[in-house]
Amino acid sequence: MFKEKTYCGEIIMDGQSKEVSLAGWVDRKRDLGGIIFIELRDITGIVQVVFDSSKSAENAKIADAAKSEYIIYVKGTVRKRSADTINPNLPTGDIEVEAHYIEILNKSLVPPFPIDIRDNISEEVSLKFRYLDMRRVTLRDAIIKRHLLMQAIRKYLVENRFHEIETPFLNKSTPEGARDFIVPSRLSKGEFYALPQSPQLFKQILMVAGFDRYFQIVKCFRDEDLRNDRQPEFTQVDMELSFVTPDMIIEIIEGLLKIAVKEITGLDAATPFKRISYTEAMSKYGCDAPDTRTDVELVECSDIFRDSEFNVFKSALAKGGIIKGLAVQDNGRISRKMIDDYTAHVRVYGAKGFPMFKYNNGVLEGGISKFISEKEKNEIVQRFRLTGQALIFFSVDDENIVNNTLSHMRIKIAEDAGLLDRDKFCFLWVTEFPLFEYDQTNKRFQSKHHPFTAPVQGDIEKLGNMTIKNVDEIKSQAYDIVLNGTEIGGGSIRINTTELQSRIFSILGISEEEAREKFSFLLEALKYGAPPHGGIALGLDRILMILLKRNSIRDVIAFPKTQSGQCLMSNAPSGVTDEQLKELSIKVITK
RNA sequence: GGGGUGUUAGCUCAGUUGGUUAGAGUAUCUGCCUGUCACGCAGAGGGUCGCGAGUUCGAGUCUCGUACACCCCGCCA
Repeated sequence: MFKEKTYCGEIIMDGQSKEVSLAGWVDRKRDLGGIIFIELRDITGIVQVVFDSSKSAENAKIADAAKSEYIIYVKGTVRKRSADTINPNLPTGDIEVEAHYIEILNKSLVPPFPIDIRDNISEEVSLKFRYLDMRRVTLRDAIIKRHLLMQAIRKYLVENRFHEIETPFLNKSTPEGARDFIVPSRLSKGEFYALPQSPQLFKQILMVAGFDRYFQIVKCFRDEDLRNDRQPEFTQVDMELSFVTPDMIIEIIEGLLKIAVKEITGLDAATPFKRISYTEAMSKYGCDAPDTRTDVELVECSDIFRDSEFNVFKSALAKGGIIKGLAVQDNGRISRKMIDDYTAHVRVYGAKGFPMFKYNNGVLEGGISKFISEKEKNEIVQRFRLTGQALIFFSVDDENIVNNTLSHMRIKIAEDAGLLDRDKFCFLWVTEFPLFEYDQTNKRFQSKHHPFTAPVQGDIEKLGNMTIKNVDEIKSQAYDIVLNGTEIGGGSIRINTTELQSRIFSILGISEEEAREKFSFLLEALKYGAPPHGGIALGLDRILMILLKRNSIRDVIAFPKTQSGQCLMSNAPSGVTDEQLKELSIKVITK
């Protein structure tokens, strides 16, 4: 019976009328008394089925009994609609199926929300009734696009001589990076596996094993607080290559992302993508993942206000702070009220205020302009190359707060000023990251990327005299790919000698003993002819979210979790039986 | 760990200064209807105003606590 079934959305009129059999969900029903129209839906789309009571009263009666979301099986004749009954809003709107058989295969409760329209439903309801929301076009399309993207990526990578190889989920907990999800071991009581934050070590081992190009589309797990672009489990397009340079990897990824953009949006992305150094990104944009959909940039102004009489500037500079600013030609779009809101908002970034003034045809006025000397005003006009009309905002504090504040505010302000193009996709490579950063809280150096990242060749000799002050100067061979201000991937050339790897561990405060305990297999493997290698991982969920212009990563995941890590459909996580705990030798200490 | 917003009918939402019996659209149910396509028309049912305290003659509305969802900071690459 199902063998000859065709798909609703794929019925076309090719020549004369033909017989079809269909099975699907009742999307909508229009009962006009003597004639009943059912819009039948399956994964491909919708087709109108007609039941004429004058031809079969019995079929019409069954059709009448079929309610929203009932599953029906229909046989009928495909025919052209008359010109005046064509529905231009439906892809199959020029044909319909005249039914001569109908069977109700299963009933449905009244759905808690309408399936047939795009009306918003609350996310809570969506997550609880995920199987119903996935019947709706919006989510269904995202899931189908995700599938298409994954297939396109596989095809591309296989064509580029990559092997797809799986790596274990049950693995060892490693220091550094995010908090691990841990899994108790029954066979080794009191011991735990950790779910991978990424397949990092295993893919490097695969390089030593001689698989010179590896990839995997794989789940990764990080037990950290969630955001709209962060889930506890997420999917990476993970890859690693031997005998490779950063330029080669960048070229391969540009090819891959070009295909992704084409597959999802139909647009052609221009390659090569722009590249900037980490240092330039921090200076111009205040963050390492800048959104380049707007030209608004941060401008260093500390030197201009070196002798400022304005107390706010003076005291901040005296404490070793910096002053950066940004100028926007807002064409009157930004109101006094919005500026007040900005001032309140910057507090979340740790800023104490958000000083500003206006530039109007040669005159600096309003805001803090009365505290600024003529000389300083002239320098501001020159530094920002002001013409016409503009608003100039400043942040003054220690460097981290200034960059944090302005990197966020430049986007908000540019958007409010109409200077951010929402329809653009702006890719950007960020390169030359520092190898380490100093962790003020724990008073130690840590890897900016991860401990297996290779330093730039010429900087290896500087490792010996690294201090908190010059830690920035030692660069790594790491690169991040950014799309519209979101990091969608990152990678590096790896260390491939035991000597250098051990040295990096020791700088990170990982003792020889600990290194042996955690990574002995890697250190050992590096001794057996480890090829030069490097790789990258792309965040599949984020790429989809941005290309599909969805607000959240959850909108491109079939079964996502809430911000508190709950699955509202299955109610995970949940307790386990005492028996299970006993088997694992685990005791739960209730808070 | 911290800040913000929200929670009213199955769903989406309105609800004024604290004041009579808490509304709308949609969905559902019943009846009518042979070319609809968000079909139409007539009627009906549907509420622990998230939960718990408090203030008050009186609380959907004010206060406090709490739960959940979302956004953000910290955290996370």
